[in-house]
Amino acid sequence: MSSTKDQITVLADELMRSKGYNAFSYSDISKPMGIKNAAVHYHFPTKPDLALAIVKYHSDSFDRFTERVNEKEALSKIKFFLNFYTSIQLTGRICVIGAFATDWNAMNEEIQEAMSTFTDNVINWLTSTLNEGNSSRTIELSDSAESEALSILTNIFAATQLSRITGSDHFAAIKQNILTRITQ
Amino acid sequence: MSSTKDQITVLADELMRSKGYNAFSYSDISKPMGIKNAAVHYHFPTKPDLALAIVKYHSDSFDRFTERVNEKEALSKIKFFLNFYTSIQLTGRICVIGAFATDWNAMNEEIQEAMSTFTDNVINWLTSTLNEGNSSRTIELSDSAESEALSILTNIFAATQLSRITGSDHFAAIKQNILTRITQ
DNA sequence: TTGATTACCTACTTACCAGTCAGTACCTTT
DNA sequence: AAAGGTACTGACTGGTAAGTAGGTAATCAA
Repeated sequence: MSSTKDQITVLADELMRSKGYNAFSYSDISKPMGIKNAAVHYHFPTKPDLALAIVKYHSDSFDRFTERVNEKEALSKIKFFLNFYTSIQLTGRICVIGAFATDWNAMNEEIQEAMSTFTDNVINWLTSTLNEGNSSRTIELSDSAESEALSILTNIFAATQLSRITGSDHFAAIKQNILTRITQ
Repeated sequence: MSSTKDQITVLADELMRSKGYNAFSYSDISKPMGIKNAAVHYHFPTKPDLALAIVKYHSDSFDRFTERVNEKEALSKIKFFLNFYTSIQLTGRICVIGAFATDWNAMNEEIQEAMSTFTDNVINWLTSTLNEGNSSRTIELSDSAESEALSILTNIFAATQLSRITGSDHFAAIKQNILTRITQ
């Protein structure tokens, strides 16, 4: 029993990550929900307001994710993180980071700042998780934890994009390559 | 002294990779060129025709690139490949692969096939170049050449996207991480 | 009970977008 | 000199996009 506003946010996020920001309209939201365009504008006056809500939605989701896996072992945390991307790939979507990066120059400063903060949070979590695993000897690092974090993040979010073009086998190969690299 | 058609293609490619396919219009091409919208439609009747021309433009560029570095040593080839992405990053653009992946569901089958072929060509070139370097002992592989190729490709094209959000330092770190990984 | 607030709908405006078509100036070929 | 192709322009259309003004029914708080 989620509110209309929440439903709009979820649907907008789905559209954003399957068609792209400039490829969906208020009608793509109002029609399947059985409401009018004006109702969407009531909750999100402008499209940038909608985009900002999508970023906040992902920020909150990520916070809940890190909370949920907090007590787990570092390598297990990384595996959960990668599995999250597997579900993105299976549903034919791409990662928010890639979606916003493509449309970056169409976004206002407020959205860009929110996305920067969110992305920094993801990188910081990955970095500290890798350090954690390195200390407990379940993860092997051959470069700085931050460099490895950046490498893993770009691998997995680009894998969701690449697999759209060349097929899901490549997603699986990239995911496996990451795990091989950090466990040797 | 390049033809109007070529100029349109180059400009469309720039727009596609800085704003995204659905964020630019025929006016964004005709206005700065000092011609009319109808002139652009004369050369490229529909927008998908333009998108196809962009893919072909990159296919041809890549063929010329592989030709140009053909006689070089494998590791040197990889470095030239990575430096190409540095120039993409410096001009604030993103890689075609990422740009088309985001707008994938807005593309028709013909464009998708052309992009698939192009991307496969890039992956195959990377794979055989890595194998070549491994044979001549200038490149170290810790996984199959194809897996490493996929990893490098996703790293570098996503780096152009990520650096839009978090800054160019991350691009440099990812690029360095790739080189460290394959030379140890 | 009244007055404000919430969550919409109806109906509209403005603006732009892709795409078309008739016409034209200028070559080139026959 | 006539005919045909190339590379456009001018003027337009139909459609859709984001966004808004004004109204209404239901709920809630004083």
